[in-house]
Amino acid sequence: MITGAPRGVKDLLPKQTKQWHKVEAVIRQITREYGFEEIRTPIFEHSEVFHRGVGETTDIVQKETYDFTDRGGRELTLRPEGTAPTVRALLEHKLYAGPLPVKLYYVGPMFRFGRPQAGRLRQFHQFGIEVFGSASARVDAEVMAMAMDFYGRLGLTDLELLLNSIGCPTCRPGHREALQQFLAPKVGELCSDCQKRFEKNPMRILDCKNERCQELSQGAPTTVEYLCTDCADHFNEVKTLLDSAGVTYTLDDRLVRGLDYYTKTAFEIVSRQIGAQSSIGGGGRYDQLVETLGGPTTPGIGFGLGLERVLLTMENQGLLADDDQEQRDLFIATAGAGTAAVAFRLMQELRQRGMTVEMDYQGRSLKAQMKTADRFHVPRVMIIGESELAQGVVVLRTMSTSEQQTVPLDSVIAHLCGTAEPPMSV
RNA sequence: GCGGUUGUGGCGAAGUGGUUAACGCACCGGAUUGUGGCUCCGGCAUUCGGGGGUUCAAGUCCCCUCAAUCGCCCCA
Repeated sequence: MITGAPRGVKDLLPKQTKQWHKVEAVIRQITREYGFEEIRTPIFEHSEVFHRGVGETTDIVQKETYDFTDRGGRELTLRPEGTAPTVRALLEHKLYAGPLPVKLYYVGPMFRFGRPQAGRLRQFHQFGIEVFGSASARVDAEVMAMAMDFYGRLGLTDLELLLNSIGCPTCRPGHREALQQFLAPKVGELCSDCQKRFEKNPMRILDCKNERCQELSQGAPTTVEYLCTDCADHFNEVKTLLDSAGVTYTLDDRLVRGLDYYTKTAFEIVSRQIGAQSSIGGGGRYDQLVETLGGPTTPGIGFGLGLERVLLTMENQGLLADDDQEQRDLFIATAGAGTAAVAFRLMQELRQRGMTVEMDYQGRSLKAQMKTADRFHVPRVMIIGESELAQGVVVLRTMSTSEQQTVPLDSVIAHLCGTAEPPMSV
């Protein structure tokens, strides 16, 4: 082997893709029921999209992006998240000019340069949704309800929805000032990251995981306390709606989240069962993002869910029992000159009628072919030998009972399919 | 980016300086005439992640490197 796959990326082998298909099927279904349509944006964008969209001060932009210069000298970045590209596409194609709100979803790979560990890859996959053009609290509630519905449909339990409101440009300056006043005497004791945050984005000190910082920020003014009436009303309505729909949540006034574009509602879904990387999804409202990227004032909200972490949680909750084995309808075994061509012809005709059929590729012994047939768990095996061919018949063996019957070659397809006619082509 | 642990055939796993690197599973083949699942027999690592060093001698010791894994940071 010359090299393995690069660090932090993984192949998904048949055993896994089978599981992914199940999750993807749920995504397809739930998005249809909630009225979302799919958007597929490129895997890379002009770096600018993320620098301005996600925010220069975020960890993602500062140290986790995959940046490169193409042969034309353009500064490009592999997408670390799905919201900024979606907004870019919204603007480029003027989707905001149509009926609002615009409800989009995406599924695909994202790239972040970090040290790999359980639940953290450099290429990972997200399922995300975005709603543009409505500032209504109903949309906030719907987005969160949908996320929880999604997990529920996959059978996941013991998840926690953390909820907070981090205000808007009207109320945030007041909070920021109060927070800086509160922390001013202790700045020197904060961790180095938080010392920088103190000036640039003091709010993020609230959810710093450093123990000392947590102690120092005990009793600090929370965003909720400084919400303007608009944000407060909005937040209350969101909670009321979630309550009425029976969506349980935990208020967390220190939840801030690492992307700069969030306003008002911020939420995160965590699982206690997948190691240190406990967040399996999160999102929030971003009422200024579209403007920031050069579009018209358009409120928005969305979530992004990590599919690897979802699968990991499912695995830990025993929801991935790989019960489905290889299942074929028929195996055709051959023995002797001229039999393979007949078998091949029959196999193709049967496949065109919808049966899953296999035959041997290497001209192995009948015994070896039977062994293979057994592994495919086929209910029946068609055996075509030289003597049968001479008589114009084939043998059909029922594996479970070892019973065999002889069927004329020219009626075996009708015998197996119930009709000799292939289905109408599409 | 930082710290801990680990790296032997497709997988699991013995082997703690000294002849031809256990074993289990999987896979392939065979057990008198063209037939599966059980059993039996046989095959399957010139090589121990990669590179360098120490030694008469290294899978076993040292260094570097790559990767995996767990944690920190952050987040999905």
